[in-house]
Amino acid sequence: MTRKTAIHDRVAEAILDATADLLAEGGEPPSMSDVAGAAGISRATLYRYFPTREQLFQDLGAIALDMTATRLAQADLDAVPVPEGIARIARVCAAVGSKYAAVIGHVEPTGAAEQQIGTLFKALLRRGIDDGTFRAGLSVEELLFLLGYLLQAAARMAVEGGVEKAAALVTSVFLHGTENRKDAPVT
Amino acid sequence: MTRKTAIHDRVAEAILDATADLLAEGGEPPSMSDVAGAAGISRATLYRYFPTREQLFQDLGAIALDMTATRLAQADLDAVPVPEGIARIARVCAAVGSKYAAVIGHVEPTGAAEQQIGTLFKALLRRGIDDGTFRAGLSVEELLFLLGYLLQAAARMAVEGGVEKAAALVTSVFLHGTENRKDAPVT
Amino acid sequence: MTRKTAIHDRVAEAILDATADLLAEGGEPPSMSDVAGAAGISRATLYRYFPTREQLFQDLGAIALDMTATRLAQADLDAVPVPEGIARIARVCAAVGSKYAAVIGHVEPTGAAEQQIGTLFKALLRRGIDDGTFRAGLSVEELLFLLGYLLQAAARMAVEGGVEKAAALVTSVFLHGTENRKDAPVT
Amino acid sequence: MTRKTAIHDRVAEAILDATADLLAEGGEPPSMSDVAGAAGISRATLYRYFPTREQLFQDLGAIALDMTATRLAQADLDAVPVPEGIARIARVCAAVGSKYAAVIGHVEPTGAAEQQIGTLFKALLRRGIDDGTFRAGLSVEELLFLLGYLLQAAARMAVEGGVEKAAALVTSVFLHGTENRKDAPVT
DNA sequence: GATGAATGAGCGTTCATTCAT
DNA sequence: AATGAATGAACGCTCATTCAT
Repeated sequence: MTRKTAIHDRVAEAILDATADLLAEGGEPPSMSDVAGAAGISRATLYRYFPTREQLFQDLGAIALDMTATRLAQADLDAVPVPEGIARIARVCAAVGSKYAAVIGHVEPTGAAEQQIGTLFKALLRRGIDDGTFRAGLSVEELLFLLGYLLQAAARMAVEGGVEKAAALVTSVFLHGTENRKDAPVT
Repeated sequence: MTRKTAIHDRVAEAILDATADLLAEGGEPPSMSDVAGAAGISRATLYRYFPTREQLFQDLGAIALDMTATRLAQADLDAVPVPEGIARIARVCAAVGSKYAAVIGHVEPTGAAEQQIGTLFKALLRRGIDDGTFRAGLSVEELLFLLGYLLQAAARMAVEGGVEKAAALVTSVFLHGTENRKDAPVT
Repeated sequence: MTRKTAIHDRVAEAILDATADLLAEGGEPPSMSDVAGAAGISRATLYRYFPTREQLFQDLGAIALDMTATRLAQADLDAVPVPEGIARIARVCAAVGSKYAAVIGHVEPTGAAEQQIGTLFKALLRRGIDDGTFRAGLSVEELLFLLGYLLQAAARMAVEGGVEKAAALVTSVFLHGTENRKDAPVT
Repeated sequence: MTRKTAIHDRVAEAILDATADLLAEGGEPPSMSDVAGAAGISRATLYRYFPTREQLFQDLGAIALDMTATRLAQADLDAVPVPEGIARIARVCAAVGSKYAAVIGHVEPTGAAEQQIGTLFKALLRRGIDDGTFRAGLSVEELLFLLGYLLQAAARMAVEGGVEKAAALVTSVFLHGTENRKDAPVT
């Protein structure tokens, strides 16, 4: 059984890769025929692996999220100061996002990885609130919201400008933009 | 001709309204059939007004952009300090965006208003760079990119949290995040 | 409306004609693509007229039955002696059947025409029983059954041997085979 | 080899039995999946035994024909008067046909048994023509044609009405319908 | 030899777009 | 100018048949 499963997974992976490539080419999202052709299989077989176009794209998104979740889990966010944690998050998202930039936006946040990532983020942001990294008056939800959009910016920016630069810029803006200071607020 | 044009515009507006309503309902974007049905006309007639599905959605987006461009033009951005300019931009985008939240993301930035808005933004950002509002090392493009994503965040946030609050938050984060300071940068 | 209906019927008829031709060519029954191609329309349009392959073939069969029913109704079966009635039936079935030979057997006897024809046949056969045309001991059902198979034979035979000859042969065999005689029965 | 052949035949027989059962259930003819399932084997294995759907049905029909041919060969048709020969044929066909009623009509007359039966029939009919059993003007082909359809009628009739009755009726009609007489022909 | 997976063809459907009236 | 009908492309599915293991 292990053998079969391995083969199945290999084929599924190849299909997802082909799909990601086609999506990356830009333009209209590929048809199932296109995907089957690019993956070197027949349309019928494609449907054996992904019974629905939607499934295919969702699974593709789930891969990006899984990869992100995995890398974030390895990033030891709990063991470093909040600013460093944010920086690591930005780097991971910029790196993964630059590969799956075309995929993002086709994904519905229903998967398990999404939950996991959200939990990680919230924990870090809460710690930042508690330790005074972020200024008072900002809720976890607001910070999460802003961070999410800025990470999207980082992902997209990384495609052209490079992962490190994009991550650094977004980290800097987010931290400075939300930090705790004695200055009077701008607004 | 004036009469005809008036009628034409009236119908077109009705179609766009119907489309906006359908989009606001959430779920999948409506089909041309749906739109025609909601507008009380036949599919073929719908195509007289909007020769392409893409056109329809672009035009719908263009309305939001036009409205935004108009309000921004009235905001006298050139006459106020850069921070105040950013604040006004955020308020306008939050206000308009909260109404057309469902529309955003279906729009491709090809229209004339897009150009106009881009020009306004770039002018303000350039002024901010020149007068030291923003810290050195940030290009107009980078600022524009970040501002764009944060304004999207503001628009979405304004749907639930209110326009003023969303605009204030985003303004504050953007300005603090990019401001020129003597402190050592976080990264 | 009359215009539209006329056009619709015209197209439907053309489709049915094309289908009959393709069926007559023998071999495998044609695919919907084949039918559409032969009728000079697109597959999508074909489905507008006949929502199902089965519908198409059933309707085709119904035409043969309708034609048969119509001609039988004009044959004044009630006004002639039973043997002449049988002869007329045989001629009609041989004539219609020779055109729609390929269709027969694809038809399910659900239509109204089927009922009508059955009623006509039964009336004639009952009259033949009552007036002594058929020998005692034969029920209407048995006669109807035998006549049915012999008429199928006539239809098929008429394709190659000609309508008149086939009809005459079958008429003769049926009447002699079932007639009332003083001779001892063969069995 | 004998062992293997025996096993092979056993499986093939089981498949054919299952197919006959499914056909007898009425409705649409079973798919290869249905047959494989009913026979307790996989689709691929089914194809080892019957490389084609058509083969399967033909072989199934061939069984009925083989049985018919065998019984007819045992019927000593050459040794009895023509009318008795026809009677025996009718009984055999009604008996076999009542069991394989569902099969008939799916069979294409290509097999060897078909030839054999045809030869037997033609010999008997020719003898009947020569000895004056049948009236002049009827060719062997015409008689064979009519007899064929009447035997189908007998097979179908025997399912509900019983073999003897069906055979007797068909025999009587065929012989009276084609016999040589001094009477003026009906037509 | 038996099996699961792959294939190609066709079915029935939706939908954006075009055409004839 | 407005409409119903037609079109082509794709989707999701079934099934007979073939292939690799």
